[in-house]
Amino acid sequence: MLTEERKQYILQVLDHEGIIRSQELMAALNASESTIRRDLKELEEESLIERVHGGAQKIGLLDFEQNMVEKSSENVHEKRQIAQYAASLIDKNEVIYLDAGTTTLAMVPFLREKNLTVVTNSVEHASALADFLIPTRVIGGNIKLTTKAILGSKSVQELKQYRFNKAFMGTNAFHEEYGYSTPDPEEAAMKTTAMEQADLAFVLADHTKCGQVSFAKVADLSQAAIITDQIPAEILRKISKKTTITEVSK
Amino acid sequence: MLTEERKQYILQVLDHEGIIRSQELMAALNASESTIRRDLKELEEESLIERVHGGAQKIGLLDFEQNMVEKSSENVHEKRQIAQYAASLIDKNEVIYLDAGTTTLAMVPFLREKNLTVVTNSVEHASALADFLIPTRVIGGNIKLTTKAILGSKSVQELKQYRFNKAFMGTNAFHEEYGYSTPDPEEAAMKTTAMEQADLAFVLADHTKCGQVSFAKVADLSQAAIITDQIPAEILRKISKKTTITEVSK
DNA sequence: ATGATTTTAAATGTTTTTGGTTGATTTTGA
DNA sequence: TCAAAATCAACCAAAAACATTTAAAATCAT
Repeated sequence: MLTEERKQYILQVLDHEGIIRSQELMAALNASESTIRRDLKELEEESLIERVHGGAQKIGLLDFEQNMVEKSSENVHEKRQIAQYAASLIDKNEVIYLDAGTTTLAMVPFLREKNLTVVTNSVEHASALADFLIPTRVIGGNIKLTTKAILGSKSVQELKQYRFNKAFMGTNAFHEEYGYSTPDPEEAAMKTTAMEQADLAFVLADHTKCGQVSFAKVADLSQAAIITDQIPAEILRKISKKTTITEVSK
Repeated sequence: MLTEERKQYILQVLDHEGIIRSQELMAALNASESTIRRDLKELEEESLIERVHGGAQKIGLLDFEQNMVEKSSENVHEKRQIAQYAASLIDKNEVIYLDAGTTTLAMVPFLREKNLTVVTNSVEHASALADFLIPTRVIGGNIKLTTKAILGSKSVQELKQYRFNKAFMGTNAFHEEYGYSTPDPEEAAMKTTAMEQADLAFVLADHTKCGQVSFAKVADLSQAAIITDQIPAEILRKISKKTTITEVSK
């Protein structure tokens, strides 16, 4: 791994996440403590980052308000945990589908050095993937203005031309009886197709999505493995044994 | 393998991937370590690439802050003027194509209230258009990592299924004899097709692009109207009367 | 064909990068 | 507050990458 590659990765992570600890960088970049430390030192000397005890942060990241609000309103930590675990399931040289959504977006920094091709229907994901220099293909179609997801019948049609090793999906709701669902039927159609075109489908969902039902059905629970942080035991019992569930926080 | 061939290859790779190791180049080009190193050295002396320990990278791939400086030092004002004039040419309810590039990006804020449908091959433009709540369609295809433009034969194919009222193109170079050109052949193919699919094509180019020639030809000058800030009078005389030129600063 | 020039590959020693070790410093939790 | 744990800074030796030289091979001009 080239020094400049590492530095660029660090800058990108900081740009996307704001703060990072050295330990995480060591793991993500397969580099020794000294190496990471040296990189951080040099980046600091170029005043591209700000070093803090245990890691580094974006320069001028002292807007407590904005960050604290942002971070605490959403369960960022759980999402990152889920994302990291999901990324660990990916093998080298695979072609994966990355669905729109914040949890799948958190997977991006963990996708390096796997020689992947990533296909996505999210403009935001595509941009982040490019930032991390990961070869990426965007599905064509109409942009949903609120989420910047790419949807529509032509997009579904394009998806059907591809085949993925693994698909990583977000969801708004999953329910033991009604399966995965989402408010927008167009979005649901897209998700359904992507899952069909993958050898293995994974749904990333934090506990707030558990037991919920939304307007448009995407698939039955059994059609994907669930990766989540925690599920109430009584719901866990109700879910058919055919569905694989991983709780990353345990 | 000719020296120039190797250099072209190296530049292409860097343009798409951003960074490359010497070892990879040795393998890809069947050349010895010294040869690759010499190529890199010469390319660096021409300041076409930036050499780093272990390989080379695209110039300025790392300098966020320099990028910011560059953005502000560059002729933003001219670009915005050009963009605003270009946007004023658009009628209500049209379908327009927006090419990748900084000048066309500057058009986005002027596109509201026109009831347009915008088609683009740029992830960045798509995101900005969505922010401005402008109905947008993205072309599908591979993302060029350094510019986030969407390219490739499938993208060209998709473009051919559409028809635009107007197409607004960026360019790296235009020349009275050699027409419009750009460094990346894939990008050129995309531009050529987009212009063919539009009833009217406009090329937005500030004066720095005037009289320049780049690697891959996009089209003849006569195939689009030029919108620019200023053109030297003697070049203006050389350009055929068939080409419409608008100088917005006057 | 011949000699001049360019391009290439191998060999040399030098510099840079890297991961581990040391002891000092800071943070954490009782 | 104190002690354990984590992090840090400084140093060292091995490995990787570098610049330079040299000679062979290919290309070019005459």
